[in-house]
Amino acid sequence: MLLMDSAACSPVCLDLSVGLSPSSEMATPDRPERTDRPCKAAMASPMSDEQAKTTLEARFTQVTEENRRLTEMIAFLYASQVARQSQSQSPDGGTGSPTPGAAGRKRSRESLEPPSSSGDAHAAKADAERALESHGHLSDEGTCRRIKVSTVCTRIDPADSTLTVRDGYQWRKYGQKVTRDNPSPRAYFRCAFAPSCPVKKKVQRSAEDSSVLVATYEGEHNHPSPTRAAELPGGAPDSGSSVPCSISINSSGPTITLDLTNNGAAGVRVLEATDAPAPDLKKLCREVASPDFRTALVEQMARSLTKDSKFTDALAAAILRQLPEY
DNA sequence: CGCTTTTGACCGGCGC
DNA sequence: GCGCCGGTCAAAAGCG
Repeated sequence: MLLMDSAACSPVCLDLSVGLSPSSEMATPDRPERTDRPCKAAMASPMSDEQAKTTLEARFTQVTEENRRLTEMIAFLYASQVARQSQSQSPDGGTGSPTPGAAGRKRSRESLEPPSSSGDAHAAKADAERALESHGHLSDEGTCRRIKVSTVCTRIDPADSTLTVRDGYQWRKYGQKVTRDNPSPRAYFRCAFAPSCPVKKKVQRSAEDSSVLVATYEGEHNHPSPTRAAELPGGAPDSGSSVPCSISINSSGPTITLDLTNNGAAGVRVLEATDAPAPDLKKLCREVASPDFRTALVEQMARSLTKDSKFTDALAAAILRQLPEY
């Protein structure tokens, strides 16, 4: 896949998880003291800080989902940029037609694996994927080329027997199985929006709590969310219904301002990238994926979030809800 | 009538 | 080698 093989550490691996992930960056010992960091956002006016607090609390449950969508959107932007740059090269850009059934039953698994996978690598991959099941997502650069696996837990009406998770994508169900460790059936879905999209989703009720739906996503979409596609590059302005929440980073270089106000949409827009007159997306993506950006982003959000006791209570409750899954 | 969902069969990996 | 199990296929059924 073009996306995965391109350049140094594709932004596909960007992890902007806020607050939930016990990210290693958060515990990095050599990290400068938060209050000393020259982060633009930290110097925002008291007014915007207050706004950010209330907004962040209300929107916290959306952030994890937004994180995933953001990653996908950046991947899409990056892929588009790369595609434009290499337009004169092979127009194929993929592994050919993965039409179901065209290549027999062996097709699916191979098509999702990195092209370089070998026998030994396969075993290692299996181990890594098992580990990922418990971690929820890939966490470092060394796994850039592996299948991204993420788990999303959704609370639903226990009486609702449909295994559907509204995530903005179109899914085609291709199977259902009763698994050994869970009395409720597991449904298998493929992304139905783009025929070439390799993403699969497994949905199953939690064995411990039937009101919790566990959706496991494998792979990454090679297209934007169909419900947000129109809002992508140069698209219509956002709904404007939310309070502005911008995060800036000035990491010894260009200043990038991201708009996180898209109200649950794929939601981050680059408002400005000073010192970068032309919107060089590749450079921008690299900047966004940089450790400095991630650190500053986490710090900025953590600073705002942790000031609010109501938020920390809600966070603790949210974490507790996740625990039975692990 | 075409698309989607259901469901039993099949396949391959893995442990014993 | 055998059986178990998760994942996938594909024909049939359902639905708009």
